[in-house]
Amino acid sequence: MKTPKQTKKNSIQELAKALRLSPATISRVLNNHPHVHTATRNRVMAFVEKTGYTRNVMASGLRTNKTNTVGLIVPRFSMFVHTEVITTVQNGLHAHGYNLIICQSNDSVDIEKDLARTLYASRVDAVIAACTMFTKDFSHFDILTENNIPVLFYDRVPMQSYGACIIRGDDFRGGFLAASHLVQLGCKRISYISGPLTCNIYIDRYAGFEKALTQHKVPVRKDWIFYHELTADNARKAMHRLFAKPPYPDAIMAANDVTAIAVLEYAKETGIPVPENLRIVGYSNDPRSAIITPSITTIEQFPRNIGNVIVAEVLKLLKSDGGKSAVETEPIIIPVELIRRMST
Amino acid sequence: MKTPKQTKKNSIQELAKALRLSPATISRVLNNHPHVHTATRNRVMAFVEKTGYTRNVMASGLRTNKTNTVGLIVPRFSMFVHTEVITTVQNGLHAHGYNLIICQSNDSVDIEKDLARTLYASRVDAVIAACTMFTKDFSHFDILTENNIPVLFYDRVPMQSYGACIIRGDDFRGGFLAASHLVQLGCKRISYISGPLTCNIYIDRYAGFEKALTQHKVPVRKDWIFYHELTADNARKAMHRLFAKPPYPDAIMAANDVTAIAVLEYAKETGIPVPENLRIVGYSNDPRSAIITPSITTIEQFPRNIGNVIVAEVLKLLKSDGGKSAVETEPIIIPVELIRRMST
DNA sequence: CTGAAAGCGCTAACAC
DNA sequence: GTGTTAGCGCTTTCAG
Repeated sequence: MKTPKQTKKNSIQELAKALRLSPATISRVLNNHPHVHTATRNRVMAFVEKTGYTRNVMASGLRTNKTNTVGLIVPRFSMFVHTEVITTVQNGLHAHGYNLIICQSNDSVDIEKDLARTLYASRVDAVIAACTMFTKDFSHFDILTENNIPVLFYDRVPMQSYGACIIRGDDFRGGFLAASHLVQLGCKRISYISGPLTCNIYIDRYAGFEKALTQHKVPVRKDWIFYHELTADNARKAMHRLFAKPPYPDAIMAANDVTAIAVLEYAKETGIPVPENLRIVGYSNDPRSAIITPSITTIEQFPRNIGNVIVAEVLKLLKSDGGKSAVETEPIIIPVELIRRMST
Repeated sequence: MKTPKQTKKNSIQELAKALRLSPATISRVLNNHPHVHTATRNRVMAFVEKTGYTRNVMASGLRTNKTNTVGLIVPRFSMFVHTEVITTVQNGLHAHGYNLIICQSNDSVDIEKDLARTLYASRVDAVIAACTMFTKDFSHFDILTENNIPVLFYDRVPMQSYGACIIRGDDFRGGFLAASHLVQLGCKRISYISGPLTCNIYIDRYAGFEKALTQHKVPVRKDWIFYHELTADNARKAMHRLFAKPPYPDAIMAANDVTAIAVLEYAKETGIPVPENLRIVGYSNDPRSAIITPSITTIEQFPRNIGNVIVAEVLKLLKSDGGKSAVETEPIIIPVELIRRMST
């Protein structure tokens, strides 16, 4: 590349010197301040273009106390819903000139604490967080809110209200829809594989499940309800116990699709006909649930919607500069939908 | 939370004043400089702990010219390989105290250009990039290398050598393995659905495919080779053309699993028995390829390995502070493996 | 071992 | 319209 010599230092001072202007003027041009002569503006712009000068955002951030950067904490990138949300949020924020620092807690509360601190150290302008499955105490986010950095929770969120914007799926309704569907199909012996009840989403989905069953006078058997991390492994163990001896369940509701898929595979391996003898419903509409045979009935959470709402809200908070008062106190609930497939 | 008053300004000066020390000393403690009295060090640490002081990395970054932040550009988060790589890289770098700014180009060269510039503006310490399918000219990364920010490419990388570390899968071998497998199964009429040949990975996979066929004297029919973005839609169109009139292919090799899945679904819908009349092989070992019925033979790229190598290399570059000379000139090639499944 | 002082690159009053 | 000046919060010589 024939870059001819190139001014060593890439600073506003250099531009100023070269153009025989003051740094202030350059800065004004760069920030589209009004009171600048069009001629000078053009001259500066041309030179900026030519030299490829790029503003040092650390310096300007230090001065203005803004970084144009947003932090995002998720349990894991690879969870379908989060992948989608991140995708949407990153595109949305980029379009508005914001960078995104994405972090994953790996569902570890300690890492989450660390991340909240690190993001504060970076003085991000806002933080978006989907918490750990186990986060009950949210005080590690205080350092952000106390320093006027707005925090926005989604998916796995604080249950008691917290001075932060909250966006979540309608998990109660999701659980209710899924369970009602099974009941309406005539299932009487419904097992539910839930995540740990430390987490709002599992609490709500369970509540929906219970409501549907009791409402239709279908018994809720405690020993058919499991609470554990929703891994394929745990799912298989649960299945093993359920099918150790009769009576067997006639339906399994799973609090996520990974579990539902593992359940289905177990059923296929052990020769339990699905949906004839066992109906299965999952949660999240992971693409795999559509592709497996038989395809799995599930709850669509519309992660792109969640992402778009997050973007809208975070921009609102960012605009309102300081943002304390602008916080939506009411959680924003994103509707869900049942997608019926072959497994029921 | 009972935060009692809390010093308004969270700065080293405040600590200094409160502790009747100079900012310099505080800074030394924070940076583990040797020549500090243990007593003072402890006093400072205790106070830091108590007040929850957190260093402003913009200020220190401005001073030291380091941000402890690495930028990452991928085409899309949601592509399986990238999701895995990002996961590994983020965890790996976090463990070493680095933040990661993750960006997606959406396979747009313009966005990619923009991102390179933005990352430079953030003065990240290094950039990791998997390029757009269409990136032929890589000069938009020059701004980074010229300013001594090491750039490390992976997956989709510059073809002519570029002053940057390169890490990629063994795409030639992947293509070769997949095609050889089909040949060995006796397939004679093999169609190949490739991505555009602007991109190293597709060039190499194609070369592997061609080598395997010619080596075994299986004809390479130009009209059975497709070059287009590897979407499900395009795959279906290709299938439609292939099966418009005989002779029909007896195998389809796809340059990614999304395509292979779409091909399989098309076959299922139109009643072409797989693998009896049509064998299918994909690329990437997307989880869906394992779950669909029949499961799809594919090439495992070991994205976690790729991620780990990236982390190792990037840390090496970061250590060597300036990093120009430490650049691996030879590309690092990550081996691939054929995973045989039911579709062949 | 600790302090004083300069400055990283930028912006925002305040002058003119 | 433009320049001067004073920091943002931190690190780093250089003195002591």
